[in-house]
Amino acid sequence: MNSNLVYELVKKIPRGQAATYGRIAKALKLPGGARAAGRAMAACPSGLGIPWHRVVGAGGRLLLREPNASLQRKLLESEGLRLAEKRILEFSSHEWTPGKARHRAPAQSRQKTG
DNA sequence: CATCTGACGACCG
DNA sequence: GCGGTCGCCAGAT
Repeated sequence: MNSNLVYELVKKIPRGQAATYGRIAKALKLPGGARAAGRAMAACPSGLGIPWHRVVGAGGRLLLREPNASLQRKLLESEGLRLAEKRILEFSSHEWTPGKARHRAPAQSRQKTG
């Protein structure tokens, strides 16, 4: 069950950051690449505390469609991320990579009281 | 089995 | 920066 690995991985995504489908697929060596990760996310179960909203397309693009599209935006903004109309601003500064996730963020993540 | 579709990514104009 | 297209694989009809 590869999809299960995807859920475990996205759960490791820290708050205020986001990962891409391709990155996840590549990290888990999913066959089919980003598509496989997307397929797994589409079946993303609820109640397991999976921050699915922290998963976006390459370059921080928001690919989801309503109602999730709107929901993801709301959740991401709630985490302090700055969003454009259809993408994450300064994404490369918030782009999280599996394995590189270590004790601190590469850039200033938190901004004061939220 | 054939066909269409999809929470993707990279390339081209 | 935006839209169109091809490549990739799996699921649903």
